[in-house]
Amino acid sequence: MTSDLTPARPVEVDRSSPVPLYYQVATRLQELIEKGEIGVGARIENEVDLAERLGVSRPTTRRAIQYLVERGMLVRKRGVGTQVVHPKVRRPVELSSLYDDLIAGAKEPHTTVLDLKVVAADATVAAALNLPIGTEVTWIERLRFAGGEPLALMHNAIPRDVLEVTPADLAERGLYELLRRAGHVPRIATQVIGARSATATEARTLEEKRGASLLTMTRTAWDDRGRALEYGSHLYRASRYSFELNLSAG
Amino acid sequence: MTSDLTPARPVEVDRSSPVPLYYQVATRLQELIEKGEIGVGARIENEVDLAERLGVSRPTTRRAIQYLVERGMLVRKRGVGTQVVHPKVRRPVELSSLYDDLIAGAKEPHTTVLDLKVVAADATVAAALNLPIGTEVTWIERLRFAGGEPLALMHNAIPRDVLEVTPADLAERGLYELLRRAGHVPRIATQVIGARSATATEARTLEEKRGASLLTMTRTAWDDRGRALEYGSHLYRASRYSFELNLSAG
DNA sequence: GTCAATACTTTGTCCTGACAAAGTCTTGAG
DNA sequence: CTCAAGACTTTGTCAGGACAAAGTATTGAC
Repeated sequence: MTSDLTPARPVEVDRSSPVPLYYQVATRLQELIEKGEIGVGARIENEVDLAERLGVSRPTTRRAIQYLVERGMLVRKRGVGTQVVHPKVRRPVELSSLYDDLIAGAKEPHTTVLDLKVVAADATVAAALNLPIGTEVTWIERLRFAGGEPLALMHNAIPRDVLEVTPADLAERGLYELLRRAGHVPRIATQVIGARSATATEARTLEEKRGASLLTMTRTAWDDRGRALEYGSHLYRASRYSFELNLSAG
Repeated sequence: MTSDLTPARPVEVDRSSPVPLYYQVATRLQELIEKGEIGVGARIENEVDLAERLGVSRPTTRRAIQYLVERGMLVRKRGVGTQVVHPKVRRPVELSSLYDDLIAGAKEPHTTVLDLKVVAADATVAAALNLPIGTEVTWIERLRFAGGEPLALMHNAIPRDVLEVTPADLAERGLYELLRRAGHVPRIATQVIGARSATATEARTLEEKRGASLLTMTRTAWDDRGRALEYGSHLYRASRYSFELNLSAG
């Protein structure tokens, strides 16, 4: 019961590759785990043996294992060993763009731009973007459809010096893709999810009954240096939409 | 312009302490940053110099810096250096227990147990907890107050072999604390947030008008080995509550 | 003055070696 | 048989050195 791992062909590393060794090892291990060649709960070889067998140093092996531990695939216990974690427990989507995509992906989504203009930031927008009130921002109003039905009414504000948006761009690409192409990489976002009843106008736009429950989501996205890139205030039909999150405890 | 960091007193390490050196260094750096002694955007000393000045090896220094990079306080760029990130961009709450606490903390929260019984899992609960239908689970119904007003109506299901809950325990400690004390450490949770209108009964319990918008949140928490620890189905008054999230892009 | 080649700085990767700490298993006393 | 002491296994921490790769700044040719 010393080791449960004896792969058919030995894991090998390619020293001439520009891919870091630790990453090669990690990828290899990940494949073995995902293919089920190392059963869930099984212990993998200890660091020292594994390093020797692969012909790399222990720190390199360690780093590879660490990488998978951080991704939630492995668990280490001192004096015990390293075990494969149950797939259910695997790792959180960290969020990237919009949750819509999860659902909408299967429902032929599309988006129409209702409005696009340059306006002076009001108090709410200015506070969210950390700008002086009255700063010019691009204001976008979009209606997102999925499966032929309206799904969400989306409002965005973007500082003009961050990005100049044209309707044509928006029709083609998502807002986040446009940001990235302009060299603005969103690093973190703060998001607030709430709910309220639809007004008559909102209900009409979203094809809901007046007073229907809507999910509200406001978000501000920031780049590396703490610069606000985008503020969004969105309304989702609660009857058609929900947010799904995976959270990991430190 | 080689270094912008010249702390008043040199950072020191205590080699007799059981606290790992890298962690001591990381903590020290974090303090300096949080106190603002290293301005936002400023570069910190390079690894080699820092290591020498502290009398530790470069790998140790590196690990300390890496730790802060992972927590979002620092950004590294090869050939450039390591910079302090804007505080706005700081760290994602990883989730631990309930978001309530953020808001409720200031509003003298308390919780009353409405019901606590052992029942057979129905299809929904069984599916969520990955158990056979009919398995006995503890079913808990609680009403959470903040500022003297009802805030949330909470339902939880817990497999009996995970935890035996008594009303007295629940009155004293949170559900998550009880789980932890029983040796069950929640590792990740999958959560779905939605909205709907209150039924007459729900409205009465939560002191809302009938048809008022409610936030719904269902969650299943899992431990290391993929074992489901808890299923929760909660209703929040949208007029009093919202979920705040910080998300980080990979 | 402009632009490309070069030197320099700083982080990234990798190695060998050593000891410490936390579990687990074995052994032996009672 | 029970239980504690000790041996063993495995991960955790740390050192010191070497070279590679990616930016930045400088220098020099034109």
